[in-house]
Amino acid sequence: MSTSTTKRDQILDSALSLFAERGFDATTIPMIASDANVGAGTIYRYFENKEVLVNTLFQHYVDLFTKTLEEDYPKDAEIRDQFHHLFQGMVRFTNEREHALHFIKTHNAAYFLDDTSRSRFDRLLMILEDFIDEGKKKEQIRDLPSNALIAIIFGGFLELFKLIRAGEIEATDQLLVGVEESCWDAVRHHA
Amino acid sequence: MSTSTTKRDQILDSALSLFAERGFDATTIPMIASDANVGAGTIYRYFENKEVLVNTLFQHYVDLFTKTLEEDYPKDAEIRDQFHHLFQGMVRFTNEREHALHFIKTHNAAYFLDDTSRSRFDRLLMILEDFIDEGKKKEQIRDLPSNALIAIIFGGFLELFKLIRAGEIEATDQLLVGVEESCWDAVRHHA
Amino acid sequence: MSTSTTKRDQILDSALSLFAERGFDATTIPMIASDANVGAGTIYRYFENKEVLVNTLFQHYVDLFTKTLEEDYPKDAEIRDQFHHLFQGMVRFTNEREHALHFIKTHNAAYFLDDTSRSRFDRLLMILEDFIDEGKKKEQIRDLPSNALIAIIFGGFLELFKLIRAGEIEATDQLLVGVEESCWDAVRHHA
Amino acid sequence: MSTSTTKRDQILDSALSLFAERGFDATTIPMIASDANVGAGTIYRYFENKEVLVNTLFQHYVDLFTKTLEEDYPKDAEIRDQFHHLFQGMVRFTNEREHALHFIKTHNAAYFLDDTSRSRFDRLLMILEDFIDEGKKKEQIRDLPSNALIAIIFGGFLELFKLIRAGEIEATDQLLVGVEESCWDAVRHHA
DNA sequence: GATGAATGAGGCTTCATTCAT
DNA sequence: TATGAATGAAGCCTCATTCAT
Repeated sequence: MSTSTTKRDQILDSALSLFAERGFDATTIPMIASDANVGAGTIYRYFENKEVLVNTLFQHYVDLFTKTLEEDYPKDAEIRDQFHHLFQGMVRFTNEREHALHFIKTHNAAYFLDDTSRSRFDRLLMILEDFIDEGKKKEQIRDLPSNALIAIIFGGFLELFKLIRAGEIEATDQLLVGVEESCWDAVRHHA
Repeated sequence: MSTSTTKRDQILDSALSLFAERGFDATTIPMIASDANVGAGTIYRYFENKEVLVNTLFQHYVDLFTKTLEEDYPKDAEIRDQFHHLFQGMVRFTNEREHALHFIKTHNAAYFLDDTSRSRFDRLLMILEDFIDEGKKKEQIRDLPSNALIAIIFGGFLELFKLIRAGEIEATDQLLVGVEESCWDAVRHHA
Repeated sequence: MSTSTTKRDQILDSALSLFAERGFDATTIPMIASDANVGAGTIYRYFENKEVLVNTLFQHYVDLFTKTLEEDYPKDAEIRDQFHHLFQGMVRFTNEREHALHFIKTHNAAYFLDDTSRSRFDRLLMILEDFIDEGKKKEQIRDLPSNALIAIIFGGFLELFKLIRAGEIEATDQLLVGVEESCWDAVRHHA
Repeated sequence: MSTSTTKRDQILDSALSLFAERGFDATTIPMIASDANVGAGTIYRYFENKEVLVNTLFQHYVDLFTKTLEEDYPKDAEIRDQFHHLFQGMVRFTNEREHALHFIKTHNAAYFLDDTSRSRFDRLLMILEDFIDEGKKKEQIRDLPSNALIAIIFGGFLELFKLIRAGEIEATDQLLVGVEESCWDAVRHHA
C-alpha cells in the first residue's frame, strides 16, 4: 500500500541532487550510493556505468520537462497566454523537482551526453523556438535570434531559481507574477 | 615594462581556458601544464595546489570584472545610461577575455571556492545591487528583489554569450543593441 | 538409478568446461550459474566457496582419471602392453570428458589447490612412476629420472590434445597409433 | 658504472615471474608493483595497461627465444645436429630466463594476446615447423603432423623444466643429454 | 628556478558471497 | 530448497602532489 520507492529511484534521486549541486565530475559513485542508502555495487545493477546513469537521468527529466510544457499548450491562444503557459510550466516543473531544471541547465552541453540525450534536448528547445518564431511572425515578440531570446528567458529564470533554492528569495506568488512580467518584457515586441 | 608573459601568467591563462571549457574537475594539472608549456611541477612553485590555483584565478577575474564595471561609472547620469555603462562593461570584458566571464559564471557556486572568493564575488554583485536599488528608489526599475533582477540580467546575458562562444550566434553591434534593450526592458519600471 | 542430472552435477559440469576453457581466475560464479541454469546462490548450497568448488572438481577428475588408468591394468603383461594400456586410458578419458584432462593439466600447480588435491594428484603420478620404475628395473625403459619421463609423456600427450581440442589436428586412429609409438620411443630403452 | 636496472626492467622482471607462476588473471598490478619495488602508478608510466604489459612481455620473450633458436642455426648440417642446436637453444634460453619459456607456454593461447603477439608466436612455431618438415622430407623424422610433433617435444620439454624449477630434478649435463636423446627418439623416424 | 618521474590515495567497476523471500 | 538482489572488498587505473636532479 505504501508508495515504496524502488532502489533504482533512490539512486536516480540522489544522483539528481548531487549532479545538480556539485556537477557530474565532482560527484562520485560512493557519494551517490551513500546518499541513496545503497551499496556502491548496487548502482551497477541498474546502470551500466556512471555515464549511462547521467544520460538516463538527463533524458528522463528533459522528457518530463518537455511533457510539462506541451501539456495543455494553448495552441490557439494569444502569444501572451502561451508565454504564461510556458512560464507556469517552468515554475511547476521546478517546484516539483527541485533540482531537475538546474541539472538540465548545467549539463546540457556536457562532453558525456550521448546522441539520444542531445536530440531529446534539441526537441525541448524546439518547443520554445516554435513559440518564439510564431510570436515574431505576429510581431509580438522582438526581432532577435530565437536562441538568443530563449537564452535570455531560460538563463534568467534559472539563475533566479538558484536564488530561491538557496533560500535567498522567497517564491511568493507575487514574486512569480513580477518575474513572469519581467521575462515577458524582455522578449515581447515593444511598440 | 616588458610584455614578456611570465610562467605564472601562462599557467593562469591555460587554466582559465581549460576550466571554462571543461570545468574544474575535468581539468587535470598535467593538461594545464602541457597547455602552458611548463612542467607539471612548475605549477606548484606558483600555486600551493589546484584549489589555490582556481581560487586565485577566480578572484583575479572577479576583481578585473568588478574594476571594468566600476571604471568611469557615471554616478550622476540617468539610470538608463548607467545600465548602458554596465552592459557595455560586460560586453567589453567578455570580448577581451573570451573565457573569463563564462568561467566566473560556471564556477561561482562551486564547492571548492574559499571565503575570499565568495566575498569578492559578493562585492561584484553589490555593484549591480546598488545600481538596482538606486533605480528602484527613482521608480525607474521594477519593484522586484534586487538579486532577482540581477539574476535575470546576469543569467540571460551569460546564457547568450555561451551561444556566441559556441558560434551559434554572431555578435554584431545590432544584436548587442537589441539584447541590451531586451535586458533593460526586463528590469525597467514599465508605466 | 535415475539418470537425471542433479543440480550439483550441472554445476560441476559447467565449472569444468569454463575452468578448462578460460581458467579458474577468469571464470566467475555468475558465469557458472548461468551456464548451469541455476541461480548464483544455489552454487553456495553445494560448495562452500569458489575454491572448494575447484578443489572438489579437481579431485573428482583426478580420481576418475586414476581409476581409468588402474582399471584392468595388466599387471603381469609386457611393459609395452602396460604402456599401451596407460596410453589408451588417457585417450579414452580425454574422449569421454572432453575438458577434464586439460583442466587437470592447466590447474595441477595452481595456488588455490589444497593439500587433498595435491596428494590426489601425487597419487596419480605415482601410478605412472610405478610403471616407469618397473620398466627401468627390466631395462626396458630409459635410465632417466621417473618424473622426468612422466613429464615428457604427460606433457607431450596433453599438448597434443590441446591441438586436437582446438581443431588443428584430427584425432584419427592412425594419428593416435603414431603418437603412442612416438611417446613410447621417448621412454623406452634403446638397444 | 653499475649495470643499473631501470624501473621498466624491474617491472618486466617481476611481471614475468608472477605471470609464469600464477598466471595473468591471478596476478594483480599491486603484486607486480610491490615485487618490483615501485609504486602501482609507476607501472602505468611504462605500460598503458595490464594487457599492454603482458603483450609487451610476451613479444619480448618470444622474440628472444626465436633469436636464440635462429642464431648459428646449422642450415646445412644433419637433421640430428639441427635438433641438437634447437634443444640446446631451449636449454640455454630456459637457463638464462628461468620463467620465460614457461610464461610463453602457459599464455600462448590467452584471450588477451593481441595480433602482434599471435603473429610473433606463429613465427616461432614456424622455425620448428620448418625443421620438422625438412626432416620429414629426408625421411629422418616421423610421418606425423608437424604441430603434433612440436607439441610432443615442446610439451615434454617444458613439463620437465617445471620439475627442474621446482627443484625436484637436478639439471645435470648427463640428464640433459638423456632428455635430448629421449625427445629425439620421440620425433625421429625409426627404421 | 624548472622539470617530470615517481608515488599512492581515491575513483570507477567487478564479482564472490550473503540473505530475505 | 532455490533464487537473485544486494553488498562491499578488492582490482584496475588516474591524477594531484612531491622531490631528486
